[in-house]
Amino acid sequence: MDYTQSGSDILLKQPDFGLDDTLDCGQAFRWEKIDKKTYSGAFLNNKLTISEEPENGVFRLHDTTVQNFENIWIDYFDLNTDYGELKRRFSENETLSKACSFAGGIRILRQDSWEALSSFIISQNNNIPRIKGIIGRLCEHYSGYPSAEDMADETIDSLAYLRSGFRAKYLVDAIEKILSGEIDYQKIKEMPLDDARNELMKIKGVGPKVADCTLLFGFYKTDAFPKDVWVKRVLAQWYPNGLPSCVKGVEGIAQQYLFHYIRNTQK
DNA sequence: TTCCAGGCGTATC
DNA sequence: GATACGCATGGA
Repeated sequence: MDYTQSGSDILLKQPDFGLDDTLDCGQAFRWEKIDKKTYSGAFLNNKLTISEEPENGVFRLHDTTVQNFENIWIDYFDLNTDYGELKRRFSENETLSKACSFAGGIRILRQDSWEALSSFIISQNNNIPRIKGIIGRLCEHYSGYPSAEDMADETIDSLAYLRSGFRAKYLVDAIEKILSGEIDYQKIKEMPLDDARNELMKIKGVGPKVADCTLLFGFYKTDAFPKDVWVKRVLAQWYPNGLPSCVKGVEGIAQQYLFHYIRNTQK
């Protein structure tokens, strides 16, 4: 990773990165493609517009400072992790090797815990365009992604405008358990995977899959391996006897390459 | 019209 | 522990 300031922008050189692969692969739901090579989105209340400039071999982070880049975006885009090294590790397995070649620009976004939890509650038995719609209405209503505290007074009825269906009651339960302290992010951060998953599953509407997505994308537990309908197809088709040893400890990162691969090659 | 979507709660055995 | 079924909503 290598970056420089250019006027009011930051220019980033990062070979193992692609905006379509990372920002539109179903791990985060509020990055918006505003033209062919540019996305707009946010981490918490920090907005960002980022463009790919392949002719210069750089990414342009618009209107940001070295300080913001170092304090926020290096971590969010996981720029201190060597994805080239991970892909070399994965390439010893045939299917993973194809998946990494198919979308070599995937990176895991280190998202906010609440945004990941609430987004993946909304995601259950749902499709990605509709998930984006619900989250878009939520953010429009609050002028940004609301915290659990912001949503303290929400009820099933007050959330009706989201048209999130049966998931509204799950959001209300999650808000309650977080505000009461029954669910404690700090404790979850320190727990091993199985304990952390059980802790999150105390929330109604959070089962193994939503919990693992929350732990992978919202707590950066890279050993969490969410099994949705697509990944179950991957396992049945290519890994009937389990995952290869080359993914040990980073199962979740491998999962993201596999998810994107099967979803975009087998409709 | 029916089927499906980054699943889960509940009932039943 | 496994399996069957309903669930809000909207696009294909």
